[in-house]
Formats: sequence, structure tokens, C-alpha cells
Amino acid sequence: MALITKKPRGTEDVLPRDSYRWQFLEKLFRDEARAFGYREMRTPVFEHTNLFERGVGDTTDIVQKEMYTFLTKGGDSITLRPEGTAGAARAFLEHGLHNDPLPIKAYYLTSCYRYEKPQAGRLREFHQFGMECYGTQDPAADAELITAAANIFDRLGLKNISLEINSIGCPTCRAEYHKALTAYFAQYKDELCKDCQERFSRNPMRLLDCKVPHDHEIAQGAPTVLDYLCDECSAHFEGVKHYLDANGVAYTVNPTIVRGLDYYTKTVFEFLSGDIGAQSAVCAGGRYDGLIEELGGNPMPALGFAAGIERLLLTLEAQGVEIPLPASCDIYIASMGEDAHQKASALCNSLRKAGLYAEFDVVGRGLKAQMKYANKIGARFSIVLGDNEIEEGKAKLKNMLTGEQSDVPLEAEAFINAFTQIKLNDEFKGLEEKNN
RNA sequence: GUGGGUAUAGCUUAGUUGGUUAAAGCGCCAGAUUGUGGCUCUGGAGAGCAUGGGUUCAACUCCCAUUACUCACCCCA
Repeated sequence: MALITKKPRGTEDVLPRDSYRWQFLEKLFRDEARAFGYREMRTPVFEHTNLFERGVGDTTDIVQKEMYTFLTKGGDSITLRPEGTAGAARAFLEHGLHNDPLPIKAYYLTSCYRYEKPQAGRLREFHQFGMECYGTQDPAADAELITAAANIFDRLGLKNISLEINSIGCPTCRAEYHKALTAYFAQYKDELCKDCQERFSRNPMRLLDCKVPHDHEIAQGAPTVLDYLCDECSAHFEGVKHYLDANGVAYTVNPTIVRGLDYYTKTVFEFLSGDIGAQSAVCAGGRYDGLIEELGGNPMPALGFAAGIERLLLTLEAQGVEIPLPASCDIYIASMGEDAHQKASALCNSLRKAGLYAEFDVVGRGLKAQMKYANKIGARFSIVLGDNEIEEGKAKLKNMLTGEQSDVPLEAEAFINAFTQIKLNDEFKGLEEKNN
């Protein structure tokens, strides 16, 4: 096959036969968001580059080596969003949402772009569902947000999703901790692996979760953040845990959780799936009290999370969670002869206007092939239209499951009435059988 | 950016120690006495074996390179 080009690396097509899985997830997200008072927010796919440099942090890998950045014809530097929080925060500021009753709760479902090397659960174009909450520093809010995510995984029927939480403190206590950490690792600096040598200067907290055995051993003896939290941060973290307990959300405290984006403060958390390979974080987030100020606004506490839709889909598949199939064709109208074809077309249109999913032959197939097709698309009912039926003004409606047939009139309105009646009876019977 | 694996029809694969027109299942299309699907049967379309070199009388089978896909590291949803 001489295709002029293939899809760019790290992108995925969602085919017609699979889109219902996405739609199922999206609906569940929206429903859950609504239950927690979150409303949808949509922001541009691209933003001015400096938004991400400031918001995400210009020392992060995302900004340093993963952004899709380009110059416009006008000479502006534009970047495809690598994540959702910065754009949401920008919109929050730009539209003065802090004047609305607090807290402001917003969610988004968007694509994100990162120039990375693809692997299992990692794409260059991927999709996130995220929730952002502005204007509260109460630990109840942290727990509420985490609970929303937990509820989603619960409703999806996912097993083995573990929640790990940590607090990385405020800038004040984190500075203290960094000092202690640096002092500790300085003793072993020459023994650390090459990556860790780098981390030592860039982000010492990263030294904690190195996978190299020797480094890991050294890290075991390192001071933990939780011992360095100031009174306020410590009390806040305790509060979060209590509210999670109250909500019945299970978690483990993991003091080595570090987030890769600069804006996080205090609470950080990850939901991990053991079924999808090395990229196991299916959802992650935390508090970012400094972000709004960093972007030029008045100080405003905030928190949020993002869940990777592709990763969730992978987890669902790995665990064999069944996603309900979309409703299939209500009725297929087979026809033979020019008059009947036209009648089928018109009847179909009336049915569609009435909200039904109806099909007829638009390929020019023979009757038998039409019936086969009706079967393949899972039509629940079918009728055959020929000269006889047109003449008599009625046809046989066939239940494709049971093979039962009954007469129905061909006049549109009467047909729809008769059909909906039969369809309802059929559904009722189905329910009864299910219950017995 | 670094490292490992893979590359045969739309999909899943077979292809023996290199040897004639590359095989199967699924899917697709069409038939199996006249106007009715699912099961079965028959037939058909569809790849020239990722690409480019090389070795050989002969390569899908061996060698090299490239590309793509994939997994892992870094990092992250």
C-alpha cells in the first residue's frame, strides 16, 4: 500500500468502532465532576510560550525538552499545551474569576502535547481529564478533590488502583528540607549514579526514588520531608488524611513522591495502576498555592489533578472491564425495486426524525445481502419492502433476535406508533427475563 | 537523547537446514432454484514478504544499513 504518509509518531487514531469507549469515560468524568460542583472549562490548545515557562517551571523537563514550540508568522512564540493547569490558571486570571463565589471549580477534557519518546502509556499527543479548584486552603478541599478522583476509578470498576499521598511542604519548610537532603547526599556524592549526580544539583528530591540499587540503599537513610514540615503544613497534611479517612478513601503515605512540575506545594498524590507497564501513574495532582501569584495574580491557593485518559483506557482493557456497547440499529428497512427503495428512504427519514436509529440500503445490494448487513450491524428489527407491501400498505416487522414477525402499517406516523409499541414490549420482555 | 525487541494480506499468524506461480484462520465481496439475516458449504478480491544494498546459480528465509513500530531508561498523565 502506497500511503503518502502515516500518522506522526506518538499519536493515535480513535476509530469508529472504538470511540464509544472514550465517550463512556468522558460521560463518567462529566457526571462525576457535576456531582462535585465542577463545570467545564475550555482553553486554547496553544498558548504563549512564556505561560508554560513560568507556570510549569523553566527548569522542568517538560519545558526544557518536551514542548512543541514554534514561531507564528507574526513572530510570536507559541507552544502546544503540554498540560492543562497553566492554561486554566491563565484563563482564571484573565477573566477575573476570583470575583466569583469561591471556590471556583473547573474541569477540562483536553489533548496535551509533549515531544517525548513514546512507550507503553506514553504518547506525544495524549488526553487528560483534569479538575482544578481555586480559592481554598482548607484540607477538606484537598481531600474532596482526591475523593472525586477515587470515586471515578471506583465507578469505572477498576481494581488495584492505589493512592499514594505526600506533602512536600510550603516554600519555607521545603527549603529547610532541601538543605538537609543536600547535606545528607553530599556525603555520598561520589557513589551516586550518573543520573543522580545530575539530580543532586537540579532537584535533590529526585534522588529519593532512584532505581539503581546502591542509590536506593543510600536513599533509605535520607531524611524524610514529613519530618521537616512546618506546623502549618504538618497540620494541613494531617487534616487531609483525616478527611480522606472520613470519606473512606484508602491511601498510603509515600514520602518519596515528588512532582515534576514546579508549581506544587503541600499535598501531592498519585493514583497508580499496576497493569499498564512502567508508566503507572494514571492520575496525579496536588496543591499549587503559588501558581496564581507566579502568573501575576494576587495570591490565591489552588489545587487540582490530571488523569491520563489513554492510561485509564489501557487499565480498563488490561483488567477486562467491560464498557457497555452503544445502542445498535433499531430497525433496518430492506427493499427491492425502485418504488420500494424510495419508500424505504422516506420511511427511514421519518423514523430518524422521531429519534430512532434506522438504516436502509444505500449500496445497491440484493435483498439477501441487505439482510446479512442488517444482521452484522446488529439491527433489532427489520422489514422487507417490495411491490406487494407498497400495494397493501403494510409490511412484516421482524424481530431479528427471535424471528417473530408482525404486521405494521407503512404510513409513517402509524408505522412509528406501531414500531415503538413493539419495541417497548420487546424491551419489557427482555427486562422480565433478566429479572427471572 | 540512550539501550533492547520486532517488521509476511484489513487483523492474527504459518512459511521446514535459502530451491518452482508465498499459506491459513478471521474479516470483506459474491453465490448455494424463484422476495428475508444468523449455522454450513462454494467461489472471489486482497500481500510479493518494511525499504535499500550485499552474499548466492537461487533469499521471505543469511549479512549490512535505513525506516517504522514496540518496550525500557530519563521524565511524566
